[in-house]
Amino acid sequence: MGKKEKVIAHGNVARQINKNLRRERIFNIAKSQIAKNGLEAFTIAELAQEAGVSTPTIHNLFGKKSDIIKEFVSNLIELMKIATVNPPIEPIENAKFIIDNLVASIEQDKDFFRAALMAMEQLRLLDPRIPNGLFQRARQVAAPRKEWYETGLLLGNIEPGTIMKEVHNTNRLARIDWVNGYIDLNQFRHQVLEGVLLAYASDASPELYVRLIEEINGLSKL
Amino acid sequence: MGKKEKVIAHGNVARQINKNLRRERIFNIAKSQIAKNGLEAFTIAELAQEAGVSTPTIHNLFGKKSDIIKEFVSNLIELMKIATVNPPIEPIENAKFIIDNLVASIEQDKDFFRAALMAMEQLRLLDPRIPNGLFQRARQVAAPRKEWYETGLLLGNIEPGTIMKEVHNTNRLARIDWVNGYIDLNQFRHQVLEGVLLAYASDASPELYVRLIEEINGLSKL
DNA sequence: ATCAAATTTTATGATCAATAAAAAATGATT
DNA sequence: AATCATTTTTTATTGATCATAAAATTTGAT
Repeated sequence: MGKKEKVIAHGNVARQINKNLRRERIFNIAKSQIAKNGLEAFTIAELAQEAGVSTPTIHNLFGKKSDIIKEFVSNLIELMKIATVNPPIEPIENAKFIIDNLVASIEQDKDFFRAALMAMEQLRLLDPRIPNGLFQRARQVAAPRKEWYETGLLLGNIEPGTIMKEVHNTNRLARIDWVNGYIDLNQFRHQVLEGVLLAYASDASPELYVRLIEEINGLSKL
Repeated sequence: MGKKEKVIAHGNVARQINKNLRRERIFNIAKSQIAKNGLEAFTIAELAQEAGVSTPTIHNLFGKKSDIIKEFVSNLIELMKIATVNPPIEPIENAKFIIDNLVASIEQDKDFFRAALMAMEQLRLLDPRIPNGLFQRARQVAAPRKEWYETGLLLGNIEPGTIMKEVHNTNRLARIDWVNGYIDLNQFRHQVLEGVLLAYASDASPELYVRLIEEINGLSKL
């Protein structure tokens, strides 16, 4: 009795390798189609056509349409786990470091990031109301460092949580603008940096304030 | 010769009145369906069913599905033309006045605003790249007043255009969050006000700065 | 009560996601 | 190199949605 043992197929090893190659090739096509025309316009039929296969092949390789979309999200989350960087300590350098790192990551595969971020929004994974969700965690990362208060760079007139929210909001909006194709990555960097520095300026010591003003006005001239 | 004159139908006056009544009734159903479940889930069939008519009736009254969506936008634009208010002159009161006015407008018909704003986003009417588009005009409205510089309330350390962009961005993000159902109207008000006051704080005179801090920290306690 | 015009509905086509069943391709084994 | 069990792809089909043409019904001024 007991369950029937699943017999491993004869040529299964090479088969799986080839399957993954086919799968990856089609996934890249999906990526570029979504990045180009958005999730609305993305259809299984068009993906199949550009890939030179029939629509059931797509279903076989990826499952439902929503499974393809979910796959972008899980790939992105996997990637974000790795990208925990330990940046400089000073506010302006810190801001530049983080945004430059992010932009550099995105630059490596813009289509993927755009498709994945679109997918995240569609699946409502960035809902602030999810208790320990991605939104909440991303917001925490935006908090100003304790050292900035200890060294007097930030005054503490404004609650750190308020600065944190503002920095996070700046990032969110720029992300939305970029995903929608309204701005390019240069403008993305510009928009985030400007917003973050302005937020810091609202609670900066006179010494830091002067440097922030210089940076902010420097951005406007580009 | 010449074109055949179009003969006015016999019972056309009453007919048109009734047609508009039916149309309005169905439009209100569409409004609540879109506001509740989003544009994605909105289908002609469901609208027809809840309205108690067949799908071609919807097409007859409204045209294509995209025409219904466009109608929300044109209604909203019509409404916005009227809502040109002349608010107080002082920055904090000014910010409160504008946001309170806006919230009061939205409150009168939340479903309509949500549906209309969803439609605007879907039709990409808020694209910043459209030269004299809605985005550009809305941004201009967010500019700090000349009087604030003349009376020394704002220092002018930061370019007015930078403050303007920041204020506009704060409004944009809060709008997106509300339309997506992530925040309610109270939180919307809070988020906009906090962002605007923070932006002003980054360029405020010492006198204004103190008052801004008080306001901002007062918001955090709610 | 009549009837021309407007409106709604029945019927139909076109597109897309999804699945079942049939056909083809694959690659380890002999 | 030929075999063949397994996997993969395809053909065929279903169900949902938007959309329109043509037929049937309703409307309201006379």
